[in-house]
Amino acid sequence: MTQVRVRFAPSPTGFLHIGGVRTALFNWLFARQQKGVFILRIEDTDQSRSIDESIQAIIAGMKWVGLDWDEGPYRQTERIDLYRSHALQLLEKGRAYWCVCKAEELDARRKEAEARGLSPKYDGRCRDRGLTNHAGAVALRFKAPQEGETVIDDLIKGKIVFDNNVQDDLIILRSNGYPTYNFSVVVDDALMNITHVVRGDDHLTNTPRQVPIFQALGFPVPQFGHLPMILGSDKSRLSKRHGATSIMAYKDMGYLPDAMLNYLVRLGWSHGDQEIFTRQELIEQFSWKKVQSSAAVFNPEKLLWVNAEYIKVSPPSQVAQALLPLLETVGLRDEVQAVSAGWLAQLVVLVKERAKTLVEMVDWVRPYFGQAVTCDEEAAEKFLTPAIAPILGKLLTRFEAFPAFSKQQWEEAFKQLVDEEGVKMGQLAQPVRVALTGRTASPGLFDVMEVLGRDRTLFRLRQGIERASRA
RNA sequence: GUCCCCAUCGUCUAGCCUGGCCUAGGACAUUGCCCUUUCAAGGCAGUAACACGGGUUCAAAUCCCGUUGGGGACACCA
Repeated sequence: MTQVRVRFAPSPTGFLHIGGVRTALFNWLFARQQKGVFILRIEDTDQSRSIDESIQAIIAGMKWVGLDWDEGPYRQTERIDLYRSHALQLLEKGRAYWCVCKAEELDARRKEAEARGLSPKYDGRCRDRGLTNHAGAVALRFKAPQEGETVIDDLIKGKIVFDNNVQDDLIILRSNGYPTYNFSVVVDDALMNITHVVRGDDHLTNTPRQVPIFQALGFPVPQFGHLPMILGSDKSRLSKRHGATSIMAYKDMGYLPDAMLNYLVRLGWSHGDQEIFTRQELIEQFSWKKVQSSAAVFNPEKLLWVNAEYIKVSPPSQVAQALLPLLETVGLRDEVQAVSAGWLAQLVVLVKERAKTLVEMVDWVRPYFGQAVTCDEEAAEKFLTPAIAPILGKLLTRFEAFPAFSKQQWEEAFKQLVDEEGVKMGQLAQPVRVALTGRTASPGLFDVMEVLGRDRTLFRLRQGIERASRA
């Protein structure tokens, strides 16, 4: 058995998008499962579009989601000689020819053909000219087979047959000496011994163009697998108008990388009714047979749910770690440094059921930093009233009598007071909640007190009473 | 225009390959109820789908053909 070698080959145009991550993920999963090699290759042969920042963005994105590669990143611009020598090889074999047609002419002819309702295929006028010398800027074309058919057995879609007579003699070397995509991929995939080419559905029709090149060059043809596309809510190709498509945008919105991956893998792959998977489970269970062959609509709501699940079940210390930088950006740097990692994890446990993203969590967690609390005005007006002040005072006295905080004791004392005063639970609980957290919604009161600690609880209660008496 | 891919609840999907267990299962969303000191979380229940038309067969969501619909590709972009 030869070792599995797969690659993820994005072109550096902008950032790493969601579709790219999913393609990378499937490749990565397969590589890890098969104890194979996962390669990162940057397809940057188009000089006018490639920028270094994009490459950095791709790497940063891959690192964030934790898809590690074993080889690369290779850059095609560093391998230009390889493409040229192989292109010339094809010329020598009579499988390629120089084409002197100008780009503008080609463009005009294509437009004309389209207007007449014909195929915009290259008419092959230089095919048999036998130009041996390329004086000036000319391009090299591949002599694509025009008879028979090219059959691929796709890992996901099964057997697909293409008629060769619809294939174009595509340009493999541009007049500027740079290779075109369809040629450089073949050379790279062959030279890098890629065993399985797994990419987006949009490359499906590139396959019958590439297969004959593998053959002409004398390379074995790898297996192909074409992943269905991700669509937006209107079923058109996912793009910016459907919302964020950059993977890093999701980091900023407070998503956990594992949640992203879990959502993305389920978008087009399934294992019975299971929704949540550990990475290990994914690696073990992954199978091409279970990959969907139809396109999937990206659903942000389900992603949100998956993220919430991960926030709930991930180790609190790990969630706290991811939360840290976000806390600092909202101006809690000093406060965060003043507390222990253990307490932070405790805080995460306190609010994890109500935060669907880390960004939401930041908001939930805010009231627990600092000695005093900033009160929501509306909440204070409604609940910190003169009428409740005396009862709050009694509660304070009873709490103060305890030398230390005990959830059970304090709760008992609280309930007893409610009984004695003949008020409803909520009548006392809400004012206390506002006093302690400044808000009308919070986790359970005694859980809040536990995180706050005895001193701060009493301090905030006193402040609340003061405010209530003043009102 | 040509070529290719695809088709189960609003969405992601199970089932399809190896027809009968499917009065089509799960999840998200949604609705109602329960729990409850608030907000969540959780529990229970409900609404909701085999695109259409022909075959094949005792039997079709499952196999075949067609139609329709959706998507993708047809660059000296990747």
